[in-house]
Amino acid sequence: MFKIFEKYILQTNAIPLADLAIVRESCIEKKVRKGQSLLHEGEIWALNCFITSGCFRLYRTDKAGIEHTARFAIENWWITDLESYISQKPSEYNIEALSSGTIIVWPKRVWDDILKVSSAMKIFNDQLLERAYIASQRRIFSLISNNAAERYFEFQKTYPNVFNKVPLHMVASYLGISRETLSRIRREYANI
Amino acid sequence: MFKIFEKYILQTNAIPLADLAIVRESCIEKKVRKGQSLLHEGEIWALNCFITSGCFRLYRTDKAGIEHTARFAIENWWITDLESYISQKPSEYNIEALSSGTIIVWPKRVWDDILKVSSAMKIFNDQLLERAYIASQRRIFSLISNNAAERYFEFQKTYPNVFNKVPLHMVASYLGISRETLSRIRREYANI
DNA sequence: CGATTCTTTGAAAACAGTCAATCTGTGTGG
DNA sequence: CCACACAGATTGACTGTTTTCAAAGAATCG
Repeated sequence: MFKIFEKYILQTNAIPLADLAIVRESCIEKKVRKGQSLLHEGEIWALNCFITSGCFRLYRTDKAGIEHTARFAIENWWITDLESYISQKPSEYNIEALSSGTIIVWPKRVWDDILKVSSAMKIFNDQLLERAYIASQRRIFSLISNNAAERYFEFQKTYPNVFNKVPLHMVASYLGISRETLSRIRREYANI
Repeated sequence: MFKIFEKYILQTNAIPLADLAIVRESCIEKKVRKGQSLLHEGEIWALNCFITSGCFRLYRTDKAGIEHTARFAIENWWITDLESYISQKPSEYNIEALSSGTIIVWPKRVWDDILKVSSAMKIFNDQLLERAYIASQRRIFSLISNNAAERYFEFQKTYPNVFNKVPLHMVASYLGISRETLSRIRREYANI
């Protein structure tokens, strides 16, 4: 499983072999079953979690008890609640496995040490946050400027690999619309 | 003006005096008039820009020519298009001054050098990005889970100092609703 | 004061949500 | 292998919300 991570990170970043060895030695490989919860709201999230296979989602429950999907994550991506991770305060989010899969995790303390020791890993980590921030800016723009149908097709186009792995009612909750509305959008454009 | 920045940064970060001297010596203080544009879409953004007074907004124009406000910024905050800054590609955003004001800027190259030389400034810069990311996550949750009225009152409560400095039609464009809808929300709740 | 920008209003149309019911596919236990 | 349960997806009817367009009132500024 670490091979997948190695391939992933070496694609974009030159990590010295010595650094990579540290990263490998301190990682923990895990299997998860479909439906399994990695994080439950109220818990403190203290992991760096890289997905080598499977599909996950980060979601939050509002006052009315309705679930809202913050984001999805599949292989070669990370799943985290950065707010709880950084502040080390109880999370408002949940992370659940939408399918069985495999993950690699590093406890926060271990990861912090890695970033101190390896400047290459620190650079990689910084870039990760930058990209995540830019992606969230794009999503905000989409949410304030596009209607439901436009957001749906944009999501489908931007994340095709995610799209065909997650149930539609979760896509709806990600887009900020009801599952019925999404269903009607699909019907309306079905024969185009 | 640099005094304002100094006070701001020393409130939360312990920056060695020597580092602070470098930051001061390399900064450029500027005055801006109301309506002045700092960034026009198509240009490459290569500045770090700290606001010592005044009010600014970052906005983007959609295909239909409608402006959508990405965010506002007032004194003691930064205004930037991080995407263009990082990628050094033409920006899709505009930055304009909503009032006259004063800013401190550092060219990207200069700022990069500061971060290389000063670990304290690097830590500060990292924290800035983390906070910006967390804020955008909160905004996304608000956009997908709250209706227009809830978003309006949340904005008013979260950013009171911004709220009373910007015109309502820009608030509407920040919330992703039409100015007429915002006007009606205000009327509906006016006497509560 | 006049021009401009900002805000509000009304009426109609478009859009999205809710509720209840039905349909579809998947998988499990008898 | 079938029947059944279950989760997911769709549909219809209705309600509620938001946009659009056109117009008119405020407020602000030179």
